[in-house]
Amino acid sequence: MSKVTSLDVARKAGVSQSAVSRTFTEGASVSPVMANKVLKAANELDYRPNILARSLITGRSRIIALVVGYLENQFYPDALEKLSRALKEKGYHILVFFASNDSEKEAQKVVDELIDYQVDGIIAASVSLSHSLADRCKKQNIPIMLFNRRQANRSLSYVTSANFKGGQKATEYLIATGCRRLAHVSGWVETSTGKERAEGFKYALKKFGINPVGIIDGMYNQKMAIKATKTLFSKMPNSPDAIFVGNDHMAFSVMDTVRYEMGLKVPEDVSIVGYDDVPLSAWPAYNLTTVRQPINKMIQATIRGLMNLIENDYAKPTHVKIEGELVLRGSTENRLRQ
Amino acid sequence: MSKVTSLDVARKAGVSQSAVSRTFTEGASVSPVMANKVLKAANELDYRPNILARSLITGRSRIIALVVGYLENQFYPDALEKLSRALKEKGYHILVFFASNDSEKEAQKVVDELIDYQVDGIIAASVSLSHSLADRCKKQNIPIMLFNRRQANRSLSYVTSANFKGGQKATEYLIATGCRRLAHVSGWVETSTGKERAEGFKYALKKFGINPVGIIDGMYNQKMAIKATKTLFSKMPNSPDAIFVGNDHMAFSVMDTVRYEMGLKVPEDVSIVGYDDVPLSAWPAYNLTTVRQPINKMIQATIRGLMNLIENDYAKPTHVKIEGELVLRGSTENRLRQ
DNA sequence: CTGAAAGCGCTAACAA
DNA sequence: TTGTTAGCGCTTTCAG
Repeated sequence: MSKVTSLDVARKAGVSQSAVSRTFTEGASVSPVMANKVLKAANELDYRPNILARSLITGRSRIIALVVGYLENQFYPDALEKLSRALKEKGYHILVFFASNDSEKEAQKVVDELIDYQVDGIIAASVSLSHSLADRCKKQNIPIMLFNRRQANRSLSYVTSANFKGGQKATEYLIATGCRRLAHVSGWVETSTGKERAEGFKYALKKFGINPVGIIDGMYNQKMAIKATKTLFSKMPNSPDAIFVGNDHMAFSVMDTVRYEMGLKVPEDVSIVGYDDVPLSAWPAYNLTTVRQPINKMIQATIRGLMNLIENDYAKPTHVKIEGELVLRGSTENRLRQ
Repeated sequence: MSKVTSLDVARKAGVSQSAVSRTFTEGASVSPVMANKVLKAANELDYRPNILARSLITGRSRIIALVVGYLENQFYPDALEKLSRALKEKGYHILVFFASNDSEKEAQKVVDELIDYQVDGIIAASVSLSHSLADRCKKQNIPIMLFNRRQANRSLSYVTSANFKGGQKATEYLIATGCRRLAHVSGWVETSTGKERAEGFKYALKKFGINPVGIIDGMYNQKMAIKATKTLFSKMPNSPDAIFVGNDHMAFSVMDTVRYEMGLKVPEDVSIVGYDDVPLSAWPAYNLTTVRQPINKMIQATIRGLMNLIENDYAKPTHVKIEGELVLRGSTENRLRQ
């Protein structure tokens, strides 16, 4: 009662096994009569071609690896769901791999596993790949798309939002609403996103001749963001009246800390701006002003780039940077202060 | 430069291809000398056995399908991450499938895809399977574990929390803190979880001779939960002083609505209890009292049950129900009222 | 313990 | 358009 093979169908339909294969192969030539006979037998037996066997010969598994660090930040499940739905339309499915960024040895293992499954492509969501790992994938002919991260290695394709500009926009808006004691709880500055957003922040301040009250690396980690916030408010008279945070996930913690630990009001005492615009940011409890990552466009570009890389052996790497708008909500003043 | 095969390794090591296979096959007999020769050549060529080719002969793809409705409710990304990490230890990886519960035809397609990939097992997270779909999987010899859902069909294995008891506990606690006008925004009552939690609520009320102020199905959907909340507070003098909500995801929306639409205080005016204990519930902005789903134990049981089903052709279905504690937080009074 | 050979389910030449 | 045949990369008898 287990596997039904093309041969079973062929026998039942009284045709050759390759005829069965053809009716299930896109763009193969079969007469309508033949196709009907085969389809009928196939339906009766509930036959479906074995993708894995097919992959052996076509060299395509129709599996895309999604490598991701963790799913706690709502941005990633959201991306995962959207990527998966988009890839399904193209006949691919996502095999999930978790990679902690800390150990090169662990990273090696993840690449081992990727290769084991003969994935057709890799989407690395906010994880970096060392040069040697990228090389291994290239040798195995597995294309890589970096999603929401970029690296010095220009041969790697990536899709990001305009992080520098986003950081700048957020900061200039805070200045425009009258804030003068600005602080930044940055994303991990070892990553492109964290670094560029922080640079945008600094650039805007410099432009207006303002010195930052503090810049602390939150490393995209809530605990560290909480600690950073406490530090910012510990050197009193110079405590911030506005904080730009490296992503929404940390911004929630920053806001909670400002409100429930410091006993301050948002935005009356402190304005807060995040980055990403995850669904949670729009919920009334946080109502967070934030720089939107245009996730749908980013997904589109990622898929397009990846498909290109898969289908075209000599495709050039794609480098896409998409600008996102500043979404104004209740965590900042909506008008100038003075 | 693409695929390195066992034959390449064999030639390089000056041994037979089957020797290579053996050194990479758990429990095959190879001499240490042979193994070393092979491993050396394999390392130099960066060879890894092709799981897909192996699957053809072993009948095992080392792929587990996770079928899930959506990832917006934090409970699911959390479960996905934990399942994935646990399965990795056993040498399996997760291929993700999204299934909207609405159309039987869509569901058929998902099962088609599952079969295409020759998955070794299915974890259906909070999605139901019609009898015919379950049958198709059984015919293909693909075991199924229902995660956080159960069905009338006793031949299906499942792992759930003690939903009836959880609903009862939550409700009795609300009564103990002095609430008398209790309402329930239920989970979708067409699902086992939604129905059983609602029944626990009703049972507790009856036990204390209290009539519910209202019971409205929120269908595990935030928009509907918001609407339900508004309805509950529209028939004034009889508005609730406590709401038990079918899961945390909806409870956040209920709380937001109570606070920001109704202008009421939680817990002073209205107590709220959720279900799940997702990470977000512990964040200060919500600080939600909730019935914990013991997710780690549920995951453990799911994996154990699934592995059993996979490895043992005639394994009996597992039915596991795990009790979870009520986690007291700030959305309810911590002491009796009077 | 090792190598030769068969075959998993499929696609892709190649003839007919 | 169809059937025949030869593998894809691997595991697993079967001899030795």
